[in-house]
Amino acid sequence: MSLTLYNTLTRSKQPFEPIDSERVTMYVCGPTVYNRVHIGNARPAVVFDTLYRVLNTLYPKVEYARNITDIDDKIMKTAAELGENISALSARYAQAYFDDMAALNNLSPTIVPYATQHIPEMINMVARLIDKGHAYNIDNGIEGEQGHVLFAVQSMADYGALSGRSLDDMLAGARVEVASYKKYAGDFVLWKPSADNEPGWDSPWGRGRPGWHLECSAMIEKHLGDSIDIHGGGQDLIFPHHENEIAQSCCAHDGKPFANIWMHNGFINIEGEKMSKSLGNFRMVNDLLEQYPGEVLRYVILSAHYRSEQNFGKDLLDSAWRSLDTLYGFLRTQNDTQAASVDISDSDAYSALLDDLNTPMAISELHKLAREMHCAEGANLPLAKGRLLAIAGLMGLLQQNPEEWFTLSRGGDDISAEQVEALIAKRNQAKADKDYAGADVVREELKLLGVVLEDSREGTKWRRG
RNA sequence: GGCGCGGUAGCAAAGUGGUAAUGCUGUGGACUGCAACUCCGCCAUCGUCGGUUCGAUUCCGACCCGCGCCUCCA
Repeated sequence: MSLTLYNTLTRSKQPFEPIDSERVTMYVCGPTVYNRVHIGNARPAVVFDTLYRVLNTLYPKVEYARNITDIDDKIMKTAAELGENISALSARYAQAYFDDMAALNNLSPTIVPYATQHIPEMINMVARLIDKGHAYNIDNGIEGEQGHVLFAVQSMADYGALSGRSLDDMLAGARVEVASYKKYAGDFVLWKPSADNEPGWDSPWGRGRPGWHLECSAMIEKHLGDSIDIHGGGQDLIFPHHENEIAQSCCAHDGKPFANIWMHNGFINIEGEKMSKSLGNFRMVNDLLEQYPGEVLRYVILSAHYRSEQNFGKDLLDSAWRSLDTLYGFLRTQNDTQAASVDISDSDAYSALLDDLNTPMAISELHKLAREMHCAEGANLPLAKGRLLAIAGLMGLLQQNPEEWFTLSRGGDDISAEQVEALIAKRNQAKADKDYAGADVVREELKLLGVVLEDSREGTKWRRG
């Protein structure tokens, strides 16, 4: 029973062997907090949260860090537009991010480092990189150039290993104008000067702020160590962000390996198109949460393999909701059954998760387990329920009370539970009187209010649907 | 131009060298006063063309189609 993960670095699946099995380390790139996050930001959070849960079944201690980038030009721009204090703005959106992620049943990472709280560590790393000849600062007194510190990519032999590019290739397709002060076109910024009206910190190279890639390297070094087990993020971060992180960290540590396994989740598209400003098709998590339970979003994300592209759309969300209704429906009939604690290590679902986080397979097994529970009798019932909930729990699914699940608001103006119960009582009286027409009128009335009735031997259950 | 990914039922999505999980939808039936839920059944030959093989959706090659990245977008 061992974990296998796909490593972007080697472009193959490989057995996971932690550097220190007493302390497994994982770092995932978090959001830049200048806006509410969209569903694409939620994917890595859900995927790596699931991996975190799985790792916790295998190792006694897992250190999972997910950063908050709270200093960035986009934040500065937004703050200026809104006339809001930068730190207030970033704090507001960081909290919004936490709220959104919690709504998707993501556990809190063990460490949530903020970029602005690690400026000394970043400056220290830049200084070391300069000392070791991997970086240089621009000290020519020219306005707009003075105060930059750049990483010299040519100083690193295997720069480009993660993204599989040679330096020549990178420059051949470059779409961006090269700043003239760079010694080499591919060099990237470690530290940049701040104008008086911009946020900045004093440094040996003048008042300025860190480049984007630097914060992750510095925070990983501080909280997780020079070498970590797993580094994750979206596929788009492979180049340049992760490539540059590797450059910074490896060179600061004299060539020590940085992350053993690099994992990258695929993109989420909307109705077949990439989310983009020009298309105006961003789907913000908090907007979706007004129409769908967070668990539906999570189920959708987990219903595709994390490395593949996923196409978000209304059909998918509705379908996921129906699927969860079925699963919760089974659990609802066993609400009085006490789930037994069980060993899931030999289950197909667990094996699927260990196989590079094959969540679609695991969800498939989840449905089989639900059906097994549905068919189980006697002493097998608590065991079957235990298995179902344990596997589901590894994916952050099916953890709420089924009764509450079915009475969750599904958007629109909801009739209160008391009113529903009153109408059900009225209908049951009509049924008792053999006034089926009258009973159907009530049921139809409820249906129009978004409430579906289910008669059973134990009485009438209802759900919003 | 460089690097990389993908094309499986109406939709979504796994998977395997020996004729394809699972969910949603649709559909036939059972159950039900009627429904709903649930249960039983049905609905694909895996982009195209070749090759390797006893046998390929799964390996190799070509082609067609779609997509991503190439300096700050998860």
